[in-house]
Amino acid sequence: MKRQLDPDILLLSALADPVRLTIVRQLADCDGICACDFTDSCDVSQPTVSHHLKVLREAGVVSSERRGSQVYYRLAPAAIGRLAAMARELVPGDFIPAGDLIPRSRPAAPLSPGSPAARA
Amino acid sequence: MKRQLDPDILLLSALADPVRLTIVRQLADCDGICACDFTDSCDVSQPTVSHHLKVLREAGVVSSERRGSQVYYRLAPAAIGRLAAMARELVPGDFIPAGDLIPRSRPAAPLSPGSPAARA
DNA sequence: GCCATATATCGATGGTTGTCAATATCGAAT
DNA sequence: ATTCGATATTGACAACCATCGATATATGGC
Repeated sequence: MKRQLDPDILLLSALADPVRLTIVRQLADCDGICACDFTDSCDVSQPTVSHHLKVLREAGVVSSERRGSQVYYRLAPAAIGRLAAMARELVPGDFIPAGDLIPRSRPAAPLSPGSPAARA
Repeated sequence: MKRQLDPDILLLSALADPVRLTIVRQLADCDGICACDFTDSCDVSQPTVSHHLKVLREAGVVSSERRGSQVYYRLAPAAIGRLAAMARELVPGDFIPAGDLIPRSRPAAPLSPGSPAARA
């Protein structure tokens, strides 16, 4: 495999590991977890956890913040958003331009049927 | 890395490759593409394409169907649905990240893994 | 049957990755 | 400053993976 410079591939690769997906899922539940907690929950050594956190950081999946002697990690919302966007773009025959997107919380006017029915 | 028996890891791993993601994205545009077309579009040899198609098939990302002497591939909706569900599960409940947008016509899709919206 | 086309499998190989032990660095408190 | 707990880095090693050439299998037409 050549160098992974495609951000999407980088994102998917970062998530495609049991330890890293476990970490990311823990971060989704409560935000702000210190690295030492992962050493407990994951069944690998401390250097391995540190390595995986680095992979996630460089893929833009998590962000880190020092607080005293320990480092707290949290999910990067943009990365999850990008993952959701990728899934959306892969829905057959139902590509949705960015202009037709609204934030999840907003009630949204119930008109404007954007996409034609996906055919099989 | 140990054996990949987790279906989610299998799915993410299948997508985390430049050639395979290219294939999948082509399948999202038009459904039913014969394998020979990928040999042209992807910049790898025919055995390599066949290998990648096998990986995608075993991960449940695509389904294949023989038509005469050639084999047609199409996206498996359930796999894309699962990807979308994973993205949804990773969104922290508290706030709405800037990138996390949903289409106007699809208000907070429930966990249904298949189903492209077939509205009347 | 024979040949051509399309796809899959096999075997080998170079590169990548996950893992750990050992060590280094950083921050806080004594 | 020294010591301690937490995190990161290094170096090494085994397992995995993407890739190819060669070959096998399948399908259709002759």
